[in-house]
Amino acid sequence: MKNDGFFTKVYEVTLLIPTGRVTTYGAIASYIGSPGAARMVGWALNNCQNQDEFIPAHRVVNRIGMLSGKQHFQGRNVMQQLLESEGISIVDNQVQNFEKHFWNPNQDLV
DNA sequence: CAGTTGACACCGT
DNA sequence: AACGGTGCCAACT
Repeated sequence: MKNDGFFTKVYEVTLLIPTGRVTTYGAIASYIGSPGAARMVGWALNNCQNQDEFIPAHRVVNRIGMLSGKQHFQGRNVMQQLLESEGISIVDNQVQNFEKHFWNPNQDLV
């Protein structure tokens, strides 16, 4: 798995996100050991579509809980549909009760 | 090898 | 408080 390195880490964490929960790019970046590389996370998720495995990238949003990456999904509101399907309310491309649904990867370590 | 990119985050105005 | 510009790190071309 070191072949992909950073990318794989992002995928791993993204896959670890519990259903009905969401996280931020910065949280993932910090978890993998590169705080500030939030932009990298976005790029990894962008390539995630190239991965054979499905990555729940819809559970990853920016720090304000906005579906910034929604545009990159195949469909228009696919990202929102998936989140709503998991019990998360989305309004204006923003996650309602974001803090409530927020899941910190570091918290899983404890 | 060097430059540019990228689904962000933070600081300054 | 809201908006804009800059900074980060790693991968891609």
